[in-house]
Amino acid sequence: MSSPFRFTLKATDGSARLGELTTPHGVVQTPAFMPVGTQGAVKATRHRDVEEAGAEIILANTYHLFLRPGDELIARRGGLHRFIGWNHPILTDSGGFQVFSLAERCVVTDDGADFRSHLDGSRHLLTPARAVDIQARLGSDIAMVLDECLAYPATREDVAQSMRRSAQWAARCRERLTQLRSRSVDGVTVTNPCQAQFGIVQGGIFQDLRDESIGATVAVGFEGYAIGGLSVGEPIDVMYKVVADTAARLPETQPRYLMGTGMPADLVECVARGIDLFDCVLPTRNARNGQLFTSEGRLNIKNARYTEDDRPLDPRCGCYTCRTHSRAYLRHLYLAGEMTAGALNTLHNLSFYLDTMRRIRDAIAFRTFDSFRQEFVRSASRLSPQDS
RNA sequence: GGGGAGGUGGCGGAGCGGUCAAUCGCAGCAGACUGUAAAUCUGCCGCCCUAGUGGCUACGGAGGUUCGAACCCUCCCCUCCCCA
Repeated sequence: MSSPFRFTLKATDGSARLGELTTPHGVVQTPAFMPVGTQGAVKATRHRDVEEAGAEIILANTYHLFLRPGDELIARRGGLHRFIGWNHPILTDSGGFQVFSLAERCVVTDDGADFRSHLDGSRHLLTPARAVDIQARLGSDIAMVLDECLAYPATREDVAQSMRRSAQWAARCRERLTQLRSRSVDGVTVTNPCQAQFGIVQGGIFQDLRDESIGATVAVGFEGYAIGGLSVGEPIDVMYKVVADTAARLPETQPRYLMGTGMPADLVECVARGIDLFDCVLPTRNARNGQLFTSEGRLNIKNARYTEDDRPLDPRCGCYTCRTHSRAYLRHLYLAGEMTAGALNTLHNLSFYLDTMRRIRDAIAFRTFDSFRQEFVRSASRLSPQDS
């Protein structure tokens, strides 16, 4: 079967790459940012707004959808795309991050992650094969292998052991997907026969361990490679260094996905180091918590200084929120606890992130990425936009 | 007119002799958030300052009892409820 999954490099500018990711549910221009829709919804928004903001792909989560409403229920409804009504590409995370974020309810062994559900306390063993099966039922366009994400700081020994376990899990995940593709497994509905699978490089901040992880993961052979285990508390310059050195050693012809990053300036900096795909909860979570990203820096709509500010969040933004509403009104909505505040703020932050990605792609295409990067990092890193 | 309840920091509302500048909630002020158990969490929140086991003024008002009162007593002022 010829896979409709394909990655095409269209141009480069330094280490920055302009590409195109073709999936069963559409094409994604890269570098791309994937809004996080853990439970099959980008929180506080409708898909319409996510599309309008410019998203071409979203992320959903294996662990959450497995627990509720259940991957088999979703498979019976024709898969995740049909169930949630999003007809564009979807990447599903494997639940690996929950090994990290729900660590106190999870015991990791070489077999997999033994979770106690955060919903009802029930126990579930998430094995590499199980993570693959669940994602096969969901039918996402890109499935991630199960991995273990450690907190920072971690000892070299712990990171090495964890990385090797993740590498073994990656091999098992690939093996399972191969079985599913050859239809040699009963009882698993493969909703999307052309689902791609990405491996995940671990190794913390130890480059030799990263190198070992790259070797093992690339040897298995995936449609794309992710860098995991970063943006977990390490210093930003360390993160940049690991990204640069790791991305440089990954196969040039395949997409590179930096998991869980980051602030707007981080996106630009990591594109500069060879990353093609990003996801992060910051634009959506911070929007719900009143922090907005603008071309002039971060803005906290709760601050009293915006009480009578008639300007839009960002005068250079063309999103519905900025076209229609003032900071004064958005502050009022937020303080009044209106749900609309979360929706409008999320639309803006996603628009800002996705517009940033668009500008990044343009800059690479015009080979002006480096000057774009310098200018962007200077303005976006401010804590608050200048007054009047 | 008769009977009853009560007046505490912006609001609501604890406290009923010392450890009370006073629990808590709301409101207010600021901060955090990075493959989402998060429309969440944290700090501050009488006044002053060199921001502290610091100073000052405080629990309707005025007196009093006591080593010590938001808490007990007396009087006054003011609310609310029930019956006429």
